[in-house]
Amino acid sequence: MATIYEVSKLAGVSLATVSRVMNNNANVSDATRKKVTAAMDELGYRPNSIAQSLASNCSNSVGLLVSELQGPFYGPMMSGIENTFRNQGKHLIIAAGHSDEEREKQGIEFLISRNCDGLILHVEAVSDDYLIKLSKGRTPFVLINRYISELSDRCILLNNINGGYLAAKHVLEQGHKNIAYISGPLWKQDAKDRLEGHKQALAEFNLEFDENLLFQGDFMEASGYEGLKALHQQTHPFTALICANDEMAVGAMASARDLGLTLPKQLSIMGYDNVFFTRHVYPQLSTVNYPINEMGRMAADWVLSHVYQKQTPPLQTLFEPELVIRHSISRQ
Amino acid sequence: MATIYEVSKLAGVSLATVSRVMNNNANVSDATRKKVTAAMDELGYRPNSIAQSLASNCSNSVGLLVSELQGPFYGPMMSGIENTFRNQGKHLIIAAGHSDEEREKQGIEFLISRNCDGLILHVEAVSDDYLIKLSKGRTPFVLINRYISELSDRCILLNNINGGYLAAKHVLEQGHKNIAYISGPLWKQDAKDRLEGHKQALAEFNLEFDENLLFQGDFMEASGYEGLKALHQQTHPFTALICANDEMAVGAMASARDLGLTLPKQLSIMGYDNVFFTRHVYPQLSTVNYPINEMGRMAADWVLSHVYQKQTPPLQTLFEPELVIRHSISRQ
DNA sequence: GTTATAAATGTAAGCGCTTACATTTAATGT
DNA sequence: ACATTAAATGTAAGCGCTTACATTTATAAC
Repeated sequence: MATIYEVSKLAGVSLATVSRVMNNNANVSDATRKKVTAAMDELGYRPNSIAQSLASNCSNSVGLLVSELQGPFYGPMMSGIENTFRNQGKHLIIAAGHSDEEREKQGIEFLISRNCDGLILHVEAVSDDYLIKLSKGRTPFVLINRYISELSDRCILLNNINGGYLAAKHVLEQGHKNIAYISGPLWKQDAKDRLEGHKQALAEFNLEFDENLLFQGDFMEASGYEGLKALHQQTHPFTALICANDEMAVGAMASARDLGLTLPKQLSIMGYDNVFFTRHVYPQLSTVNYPINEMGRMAADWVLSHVYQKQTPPLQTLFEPELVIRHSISRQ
Repeated sequence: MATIYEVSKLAGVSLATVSRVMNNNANVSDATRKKVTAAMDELGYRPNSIAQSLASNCSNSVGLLVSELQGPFYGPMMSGIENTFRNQGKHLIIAAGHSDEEREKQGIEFLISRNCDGLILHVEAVSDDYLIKLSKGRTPFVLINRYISELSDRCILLNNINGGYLAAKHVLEQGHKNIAYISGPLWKQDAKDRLEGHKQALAEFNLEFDENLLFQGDFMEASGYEGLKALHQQTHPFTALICANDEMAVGAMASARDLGLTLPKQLSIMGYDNVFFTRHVYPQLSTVNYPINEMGRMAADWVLSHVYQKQTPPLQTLFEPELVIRHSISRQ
């Protein structure tokens, strides 16, 4: 690989001049610019961005930490972020945290040590304190789907309480009185919030939340399957099941079928997230829309604005969920 | 951020010694090692991996280029790769190529310029020549889902001809004689191969391929929808539709419903890829399994073996598809 | 033709590490 | 006690760039 030195020699100019035409910031005469670019072409020169970033302390790349690289939820998020950055010449370095404290920390440290100019974090396991401490460091970051009051201006959130409320209210309005609930892991804030909204709606309808009808899942399909099976075995009856996300809802649907329940007649099921396949399951799943792609874009805009001082559309920090009514809820 | 220099000063040793304990390769006495690690802890020292990688010309990170960051296909692939690397202390830098020649090149160049030790490429738009030229460079790479004879030892492939054959044979065995086909973009090799396998099966059953029953899609859901709509409007009848991937199949299913066709009675539909939601659509989609997660792992193993000289399970380059029979094909 | 000023270019010091080589220290054999 | 060798540590060059500052060259004003 040719270096800047060889280019400068071939073009008959100094290193600094070559650097200047690369970053076209300073004054370079047209004639020498031509000479230099010609030399670059001839040598097939590509700047070593590692060296650039060491010397300039700016890497034009931002770090993204997600829990998983796969799944219908993270895909649109990564995609929204990447799309926003691509047009601005910023690159993405992605690491996975797997909802594990140690791995999340490792990921964050890797991204920082790679000279990322900014970070977008979707972290779950790491503590508030850790993040607050991190915020004193030199690498700015924005948080998706996590609220820390000390860092509230950089938390991009969905109103999950409202989302849980919306879902339950819809089911209640269809006449259901006994509603089972498969939650996410209750140590996660979003899982807690969704359940809280659920309870609020129940209270509004003067219904009590029945702990027997709660199953704590882990946001994955299998736990939806297991959850419904378990709920079905206990004695308290229910006509509807609300799941804290779509993947568990889909697992529950499979379970329902194995249990011989016809959907939605014998059991209404409600999801959350509105991931793309919910339109395609049978019956089409009613759910709550999580505008994760937009939230990803917003996080990217935050970085563009705070790290690179770019003009962006106005920043928004709280997003609202929306009810998506399809065919998985029957009228009672 | 503390640098190695400050650590060395605090510990009262030289830079080199600090470096040695970090890379624990050379001989360092226990006493000084203790002193150094203590100093590191006290300063909260984190090595700057950019500087490491500039100095050592090894970054312990490998670049991954995918077409899209989202979608049911790339998720498991990225995940398989990341899982393999995580345990080996290698990091992943991911870029998206969007099936566009310019962007694929940009992505590759970015990854190289970031000192990636090796590359895993899922590229579609870039030419064979470009890749052959790239292979002369200093950054080793492995190709997923692409065959170039000059580079055959580093092409990790699914036998798509066989996959197309398997799908068609199954449909034919169920008694269908008039089969429509929605292909991928025929400039892509995998799309071509699947169609070729399809035709082989037809020939085996002494049936001619009817060009009127071919619609060229783009592997995305919408084109499946449009495809079936278009096929339905022309006059040649058909009882089955084979789609070159699951997303188009799902689009076609939606289209079929809008057209008032009952599935699978009035129209049998077959997919390809076996992405995870195919089990959940209605009727459950028969398809062809694409072991993309395993292929991702294999690509990672290739890098581990060829770039980092690690011991790996034996490398395999050609993978075989498998028929997945569910409920979307009716007997004629 | 001078001089003042701006534009263009060059020089050289880092950025934070690794590593070949040199030097010092400790361990061993006699 | 001394030489021999191995282990531990230090010195300094360099990875490929950026950039503050210095210097040269062109431009304009008189």
